[in-house]
Amino acid sequence: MNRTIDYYTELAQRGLQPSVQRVRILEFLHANRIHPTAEQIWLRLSPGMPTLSRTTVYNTLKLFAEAGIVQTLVIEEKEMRFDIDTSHHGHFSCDRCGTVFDFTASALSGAVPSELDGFEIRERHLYYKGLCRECRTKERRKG
Amino acid sequence: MNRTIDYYTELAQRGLQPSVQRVRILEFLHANRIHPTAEQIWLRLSPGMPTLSRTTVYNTLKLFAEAGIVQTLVIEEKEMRFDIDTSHHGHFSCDRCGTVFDFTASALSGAVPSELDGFEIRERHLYYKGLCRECRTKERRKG
DNA sequence: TTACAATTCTGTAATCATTCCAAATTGTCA
DNA sequence: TGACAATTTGGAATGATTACAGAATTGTAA
Repeated sequence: MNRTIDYYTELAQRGLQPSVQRVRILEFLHANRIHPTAEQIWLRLSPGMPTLSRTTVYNTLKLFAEAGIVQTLVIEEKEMRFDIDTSHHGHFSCDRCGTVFDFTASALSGAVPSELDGFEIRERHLYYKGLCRECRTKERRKG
Repeated sequence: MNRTIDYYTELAQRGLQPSVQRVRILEFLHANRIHPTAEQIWLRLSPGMPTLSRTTVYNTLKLFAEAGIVQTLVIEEKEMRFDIDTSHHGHFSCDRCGTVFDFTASALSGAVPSELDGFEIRERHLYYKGLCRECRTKERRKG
């Protein structure tokens, strides 16, 4: 199975020109389900593509978001994260290590409250914040 | 009823020194339930307090958040919003006019999925995005 | 293949919310 | 009042993201 071809055609099917940069970024998102930031993607790809520009990563991610290939996560202030899994699910962000975890969230698929009658809902997000299991243990050891 | 005194004591009770700046900012948050940004607060208060510094607004809001007086909302990229209502409720952000609406969200009070067993949950947020009623109507008129 | 147009990419400069920091001010309490 | 601590101020720094204009690449048609 040639994954590069897979992503190449995935882009073509969405009407996006499958440039080398776009394929690589899409490939990275599929292979690294860590809800990466643009910077993280750039850091990991640039060693193998020395001319890759940060701007290209940003542009490509915006393009992917508009095409519905990724969903954008605004959990922490400052940096935006990107999730190749566009299905309805919740996100837990650890305040200590920064890792973002997925969890199932039926609430996101349910009915919309009547207070929002007449509203057009385009995105639904459920975010939790706190300490992940590992960091919680570490915190306890310290104090 | 003297509101200034109310907020003065509210701060004192939380162990925060009730400086003029802090009381005014707290007062503003109670009177203007618009989930304002730090900049909005500064813009509205500075005419009456010419020496008020943006930094003070930021510092005070951080202080309030740590004291549990406000909750911080990270809905849009870039700017953070502050909500004096710390009860569990959802937020709808209009992509067009930027207004943030409240809605009741029982999902935020329910059980935590077993995937997060062992996690310490400090915050829960439910965010919807799209077009509010008014902006939806306007969009339709245009085409 | 060649040539031209359109698209994409690149890298630097700008933007803008937020934070840093050191000096000035204000508050507290003996 | 005096002295120390807490708070405020404003200008400089930070850092993610965007703007922009030129360079490179790709697509198309002869």
